[in-house]
Amino acid sequence: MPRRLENNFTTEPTIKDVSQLYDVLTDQEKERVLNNHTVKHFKKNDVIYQEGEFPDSLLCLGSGKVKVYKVGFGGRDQIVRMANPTSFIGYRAFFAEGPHVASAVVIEPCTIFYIPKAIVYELLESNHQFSLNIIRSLAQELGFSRYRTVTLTQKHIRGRLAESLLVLRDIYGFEDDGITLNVYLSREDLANFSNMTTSNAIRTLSTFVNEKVITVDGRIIRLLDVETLEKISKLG
Amino acid sequence: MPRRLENNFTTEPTIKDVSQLYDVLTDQEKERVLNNHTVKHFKKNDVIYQEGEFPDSLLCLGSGKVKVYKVGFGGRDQIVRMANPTSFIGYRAFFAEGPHVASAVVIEPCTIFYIPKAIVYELLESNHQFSLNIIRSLAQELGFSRYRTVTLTQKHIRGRLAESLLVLRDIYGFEDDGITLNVYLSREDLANFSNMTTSNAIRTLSTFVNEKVITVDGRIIRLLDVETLEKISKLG
DNA sequence: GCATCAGTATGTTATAAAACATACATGCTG
DNA sequence: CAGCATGTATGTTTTATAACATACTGATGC
Repeated sequence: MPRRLENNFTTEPTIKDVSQLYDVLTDQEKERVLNNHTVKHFKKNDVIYQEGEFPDSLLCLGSGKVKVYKVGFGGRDQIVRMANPTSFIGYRAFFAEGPHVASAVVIEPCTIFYIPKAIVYELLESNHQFSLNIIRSLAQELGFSRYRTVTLTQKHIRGRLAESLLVLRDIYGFEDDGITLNVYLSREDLANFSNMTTSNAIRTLSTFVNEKVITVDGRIIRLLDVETLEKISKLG
Repeated sequence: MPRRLENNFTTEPTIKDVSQLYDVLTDQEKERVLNNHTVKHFKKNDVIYQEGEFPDSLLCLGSGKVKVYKVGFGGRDQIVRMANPTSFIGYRAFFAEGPHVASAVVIEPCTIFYIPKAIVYELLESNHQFSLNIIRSLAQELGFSRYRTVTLTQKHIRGRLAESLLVLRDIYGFEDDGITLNVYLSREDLANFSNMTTSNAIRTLSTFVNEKVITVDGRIIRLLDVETLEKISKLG
């Protein structure tokens, strides 16, 4: 019986699973991509790319989980994105034709597909639907980024943390039990995702537990009362 | 002698001035755009579009200045973009194929070109370079947005305001004297751009004046000591 | 077995910035 | 011209949250 992987594929993923890319390609283009990509595996805490580096390939996350963060001023990092399969990673810098302005680090073991720059630009030229997919992705992510700017600057601590938990649910979903968040972050990562100190993330998680909105068991977080969590996120 | 307009064109702008669009088109495509766009004029404080509306055209700012802002939670707005000629506005929602998640209001009288959705998608299909321009724009703006998220959440008030002044300089430049910011915002707009209350914007501007880093005369702001301003922006 | 370290937890203090309260110009309007 | 709204200015109070200090746990290594 096949092992069930983190990303819900029952077998090791291939680039054919990257639907945003692969589904829109012609047979000829598929052939081109199949023959010209490489696969890399990363383990937890591996650095995929770092701020300042110039991308020379387009990266697709086949399986695993990745955090993308910017180093802040007072030493505190800001996680600007939590990536899930099967999305592109580091593609902002790739398409902006500039350096990475954030770093990507593995949260859960990853399979990543690398498509060389030349091939990607071939596809952009030959396949108009692929270009549209990229445009739509970037536009949606820009919308999310601006939304987060407002919430991270204006919501209070409780609201920020509640929102982060809900965003993590939207990105990674629940385990089979329907309440356990399918992502296991340290308190520090949770804090860096929510623009607060680690102390305050720990403290605020505790109050949520006391209020019976969530349960916490190490890094395992269960959302008991999503409705209240949404209320806290909105008003907090 | 021709009047010198806000955007530094000496005559009323036409869609031919929108280089990001027009420069990459074939003669046939240019003809198509020329025959299928409309021009609108807006005066100060006019609403160009509002949060929740669905865009049905691509908008190019031919002349004038525009603020794009999201309504916050505690009543305070967050200005997420200050647009200058000749850039696209509201194009994030247009390409995300969703509603506007921010509103656009005129700061200085505007000429705006409207290109119908169908024409834009024709161009995206026929002109690969135009698609690339859109992709690059979105990617760069996403980079800026993430940068701002970190600075607006982590820098202190002085740093945030100093940075905002420098960003405004980058976007709109100086008057001919080389020190007067070529944009005239209310204290409230300045505050909403910098994630602070109006009171604190006023107060902090005053301290900058006392420190002889800037001068203020109503809405006219002159940057006397850019180097110090950059230092405040970095460390503050 | 003990030392070391990272992660988690919680209480106390300090402080940046919001909230609140006034006040004063300026420009508009009946 | 009086009355009102709007934008600007500044002092005082309050509060959310960072900073700091300390302690406990479990894992890892010698």
